[in-house]
Amino acid sequence: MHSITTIKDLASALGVSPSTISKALGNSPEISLKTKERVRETAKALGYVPNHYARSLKSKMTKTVGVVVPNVIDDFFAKVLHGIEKEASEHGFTVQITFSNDQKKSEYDNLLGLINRSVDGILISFSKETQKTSNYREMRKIMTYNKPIVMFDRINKEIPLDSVTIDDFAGAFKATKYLSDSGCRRIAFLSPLSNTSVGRSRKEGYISALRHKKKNGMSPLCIEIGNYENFRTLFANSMREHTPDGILAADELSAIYALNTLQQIGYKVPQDISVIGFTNGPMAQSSNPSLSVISQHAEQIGAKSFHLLRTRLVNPNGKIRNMVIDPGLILRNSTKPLLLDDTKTYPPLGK
Amino acid sequence: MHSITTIKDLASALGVSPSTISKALGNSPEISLKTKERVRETAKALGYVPNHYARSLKSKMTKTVGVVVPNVIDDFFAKVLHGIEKEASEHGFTVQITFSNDQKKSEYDNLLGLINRSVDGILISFSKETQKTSNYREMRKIMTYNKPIVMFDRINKEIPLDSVTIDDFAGAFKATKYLSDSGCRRIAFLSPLSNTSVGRSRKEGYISALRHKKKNGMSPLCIEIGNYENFRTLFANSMREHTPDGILAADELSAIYALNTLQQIGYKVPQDISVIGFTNGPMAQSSNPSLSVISQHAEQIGAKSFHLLRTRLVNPNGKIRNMVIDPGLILRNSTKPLLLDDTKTYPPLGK
DNA sequence: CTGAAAGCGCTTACAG
DNA sequence: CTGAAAGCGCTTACAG
Repeated sequence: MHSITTIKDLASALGVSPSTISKALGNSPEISLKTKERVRETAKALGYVPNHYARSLKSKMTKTVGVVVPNVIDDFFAKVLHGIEKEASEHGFTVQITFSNDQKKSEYDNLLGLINRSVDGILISFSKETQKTSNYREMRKIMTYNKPIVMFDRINKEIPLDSVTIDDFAGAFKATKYLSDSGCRRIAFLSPLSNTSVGRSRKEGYISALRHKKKNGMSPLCIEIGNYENFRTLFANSMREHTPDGILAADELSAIYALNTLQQIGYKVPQDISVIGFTNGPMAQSSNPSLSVISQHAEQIGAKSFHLLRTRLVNPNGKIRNMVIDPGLILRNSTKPLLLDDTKTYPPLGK
Repeated sequence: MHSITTIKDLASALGVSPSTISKALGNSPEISLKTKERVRETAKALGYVPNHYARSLKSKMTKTVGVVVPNVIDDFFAKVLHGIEKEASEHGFTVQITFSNDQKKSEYDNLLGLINRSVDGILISFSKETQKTSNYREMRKIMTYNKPIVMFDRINKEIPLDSVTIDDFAGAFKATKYLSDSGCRRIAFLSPLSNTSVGRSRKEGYISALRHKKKNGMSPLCIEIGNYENFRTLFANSMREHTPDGILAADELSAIYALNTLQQIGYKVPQDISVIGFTNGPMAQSSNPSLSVISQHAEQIGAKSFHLLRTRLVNPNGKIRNMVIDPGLILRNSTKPLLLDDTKTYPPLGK
């Protein structure tokens, strides 16, 4: 059982000094072509792989970024991670992914762990607990280490860091407006996210869109879901009481639950009631009828976040940037077509 | 902009030697309680975080494991990753996740990258390309570095390494048998995975279950999906030609596609035809009707894989272990109940 | 109880 | 063109 080959091993194998090996491998102009070749050959023969972290001890760059994310099960976060990893690996970076499971303590533990693993920078989307309690003391402590940090999606606007979000307000506004323009008269907002930054923005967008449509004086109808235990009963009652003909659901799961429950209690979708959800995930595509959604461009969020981090790495004192990505409306079969007299244009029918 | 505090900084701040700091922080019995306290205080005050990799340069252990996985978008892999990360973080390990995107080259690149980042061990599920070409030369090269490696799910039985899989054969057998026992007379097998180890085992389980039911002499009917471009036409034709009354689909997506297509061309599920899929993911739960599936216990696969790796770490020369996890059958609404005269028992109805 | 020295694997001025 | 030396942040025998 041989162990890992080091520069020293190569040096003694070739009878030259370690410095020569290092320089040869680094293709330094100081070294003769002949020795370079000899070094490269035996390096290959002995399966030499540089010890990345020994190298970074000197260079102070680990070419590693850390990610703290609530989970990987949600399709949205999975796609963001994919976007991050893709962009990172294209630039020779490796990604250390950690999950907070929406708990503040493990979020902080993960952050500290990443610091002591000397990541070059960190990407974070806050846990529900952190957002609910609105306590960012630990986060500010982490910031004193002066590592570049980029927030994405679940962010806090008061923290002076780069960030990438989608315009949740605009997304909800767009969806609500579409529902209205396609003939819905009473549009309800269904949300299980009332305590997150994201949930609040979506609600505001919804309300604002209703205000905009003053002609019919639609008043907001917000249904908040604490948990899914008794979703069906509560939701069905709410439907019967308020008789909405359009629903904007603030996430993928609640949209699917709404869709299925509505049909089980006798509604036809979209004839009796239209439904739009957030997140263009697998459930939305495979539901019956397929679900119209606001797409969050998750991979793009990941890619842009990494990009911002890299920019910050090369220019630590640049101006803080808060990127906002425009959400898309993907129309499928849970909504009706636009009324004819409307002159606005919308994106073409999604897959 | 202060930079990261080191042991040296603490030493000069307190007027003692670096060795003393290191020992105090490590709670060595050599150091007096008083200095230990002083050290801890100023460490906290200066926000000292140990440089993990500098430490591991000596100890040869990075407490990091690398993971190479085809992707993170599939619910199955997302759940496996969750299982790995959970188990790992409970034991103080950090996880470096890389994606092969089902390409052999990036699989190998990732593997090398992990080696040069000195991970203590590696978890891998092979890319489709590797499994299709059945070329494991690169993998064998990686094995010469003598890092503990555990394969999971998409494995190669000929490679002498620890592994964790579910019993795909048994899963397909169980599902096929259930279809038959619930009255299906012509059961088809639908697969987009024909070239993976996993796809092959499932097909064999299906065929074996049919053989078992010799009384009616059912003959296998395998529908292979190259891609989803023209799925609908091909599948519909196949249905009309062979008129099956039961379908076992080898993965989540094909099951959902089948379910939706069947209903669009006029079949009633499960009255006219039953469908069982593989993977207990979000689509299966949210489909209409909800989909009966073989569950792969993905998180458990992740957890067990990490566990095997850790075992191997403490005992490098232990016997190779190939763990096989028993799949579960989760019955929902895309299948009929068992015929009454059957005496076998099955798990209770899943959510 | 404390400190000086050597070393983990690597890089990089500096000498020759 | 090659090598000896110092140093990245840390640990750990070894002296005192």
